[in-house]
Amino acid sequence: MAGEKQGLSDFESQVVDFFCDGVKLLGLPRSLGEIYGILYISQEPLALDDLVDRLGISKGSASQGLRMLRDLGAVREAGAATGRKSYYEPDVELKQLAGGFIKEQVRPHLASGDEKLKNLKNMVKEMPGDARSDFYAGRLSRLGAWTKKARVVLPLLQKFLGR
Amino acid sequence: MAGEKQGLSDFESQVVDFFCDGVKLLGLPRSLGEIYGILYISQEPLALDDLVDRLGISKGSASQGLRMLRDLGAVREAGAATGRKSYYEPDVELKQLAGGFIKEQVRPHLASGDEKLKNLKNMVKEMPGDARSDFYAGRLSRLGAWTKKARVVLPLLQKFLGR
DNA sequence: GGCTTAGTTCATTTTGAATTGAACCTTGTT
DNA sequence: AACAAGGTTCAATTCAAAATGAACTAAGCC
Repeated sequence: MAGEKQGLSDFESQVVDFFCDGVKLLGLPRSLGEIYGILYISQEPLALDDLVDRLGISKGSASQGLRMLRDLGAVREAGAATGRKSYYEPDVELKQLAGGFIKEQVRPHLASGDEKLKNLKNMVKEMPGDARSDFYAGRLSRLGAWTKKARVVLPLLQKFLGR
Repeated sequence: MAGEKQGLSDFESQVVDFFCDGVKLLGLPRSLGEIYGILYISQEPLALDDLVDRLGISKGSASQGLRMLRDLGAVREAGAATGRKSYYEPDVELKQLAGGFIKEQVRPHLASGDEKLKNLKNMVKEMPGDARSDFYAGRLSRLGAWTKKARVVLPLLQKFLGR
């Protein structure tokens, strides 16, 4: 009988479930939702061991998930260290969460997309200038407009979420 | 030697690749990126068989992918039917694409999230009214604010993308 | 120094989503 | 009606992403 959310009340496990859905929508691993969820609904910061015990996940998973959440800025070390053990608490500001996600997940994709697009445009320049290459050029320039729009919208979005 | 993008020029397969990255970011299956990509860069509409031949994917995959893209409003049947075979072309308006994605993928998630949240709030109402339940109520009401913001932002986003 | 506890890393395993392919409809053609 | 071509469905398979867990490093403590 492998442990699965043994340490969670019905209420808590439903909260965790809520966040699991949320991270799935964002394309992030389930464990991030579990970890953030349990931190979100805890009155006190939790240590890595607590996550392992209460969620029934492996130490490796907890460590990696916690790291990812810190990178995203969704979780931070809490207060003064009591001994050498670290305790973690969630950042509950939507603005920060969205900002971290955009910075870590969205922008890198956008950047590599731009790179590829630049490449494609160069390939078209090398082609003989006929109807076909004109068509290609048109489609690529439309793609460029898309990514440009994304660039403009993201800061606006962040600003809006901060209100 | 199983066929893989046999029918694609270097240029075309890089375009397809671009869209594969794109759909990955949105958490959609790779095949959608392949299919949309090849349609996007084709001067003429393509039939299901063309997708199978050029992308080297199975008929089943092509059929399912095409269906999903139609549901998303990213692809439509082109012109008058020549015989009984259908040909498909991409919708290239960012506004439409984003709208379809939001309607089909985002809103359902939001709706089920609201359902769950309502449930959780009821659970808290049943609890004895102490400091703990107050804490829970606070956290849940913050979640409510998040989803409300999402609700407000999505239409704004669509409007912006349509400009 | 030797011991213990906290945390990380990474090769292997698991699991869940995507793809396949064969059977099955449907519609048109002779 | 028999056949063919286009398309769909779904059980079985494949594959990539995530979780595991054992080995490892780092940091106190005696």
